[in-house]
Amino acid sequence: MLDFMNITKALADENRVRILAALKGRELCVCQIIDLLQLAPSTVSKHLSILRQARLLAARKNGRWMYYRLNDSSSPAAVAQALRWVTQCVKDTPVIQADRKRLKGILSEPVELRCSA
Amino acid sequence: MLDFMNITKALADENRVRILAALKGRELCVCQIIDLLQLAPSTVSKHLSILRQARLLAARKNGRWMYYRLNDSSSPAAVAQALRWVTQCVKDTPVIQADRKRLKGILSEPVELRCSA
DNA sequence: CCGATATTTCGCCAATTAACGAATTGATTT
DNA sequence: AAATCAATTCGTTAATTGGCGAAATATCGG
Repeated sequence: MLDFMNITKALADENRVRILAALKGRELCVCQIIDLLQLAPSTVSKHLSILRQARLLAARKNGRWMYYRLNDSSSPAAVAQALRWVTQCVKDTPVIQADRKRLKGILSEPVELRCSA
Repeated sequence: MLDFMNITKALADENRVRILAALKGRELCVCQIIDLLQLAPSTVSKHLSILRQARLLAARKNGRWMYYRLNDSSSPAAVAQALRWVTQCVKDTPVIQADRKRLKGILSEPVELRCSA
């Protein structure tokens, strides 16, 4: 039950849901997520750590950059189902559509100014 | 998105999840839920109204009693999926198992002392 | 109508949480 | 080694939330 409540609490914040939606099908670096949400780095980092603690996200470090992704495979069933549910439910909402558009811009910025995978 | 966040916020409380699990497959009266959770009536009523606002529950009034049930059919897809996800995830946790046992006692109390459907 | 009972609404308090900036950690570059 | 940069941790503050009891609402039985 504790594990499950960690998931539901993690999902109970709009910015965290936006992070999950943005990570659907790709990996992002923290600075890109900061750019997307327009929140202080420390705030975004906290959100990411909550999502990670809930096992909704997995992370990988590359140099000074941290890349986060949905914990799609090999995750507990509760997690996999939650991710499917969330991403599917919100994908057509205005907020997430706007994020998708904004992300396009972020991802197409010149590599030399950005963390390159 | 607002609708969706209402659902996730509603799910982000253990007592509310316990209510959903207890309502799986049956209808319950508020007084039975109060008895199950051992919380003040006003507290339980607030939880029920949050779950109802999220459309996770439907209600029916019979005399002075209010009966709540999962909003299984004819509910938005996001709701139906949430209910399946939640009830399935928690059904084997100790908390919910204990609730199931306790509910058996509550439901078998003599009808003359209880709200009878 | 009056008192009793079930539920909800309201106002309050304690606990939790989202946000920030400052300080810290870890890794790269010079 | 020092400076730099990405990310995290920490401490604080404002806002939200869960809990309760008291009062209000609604229904029933006498």
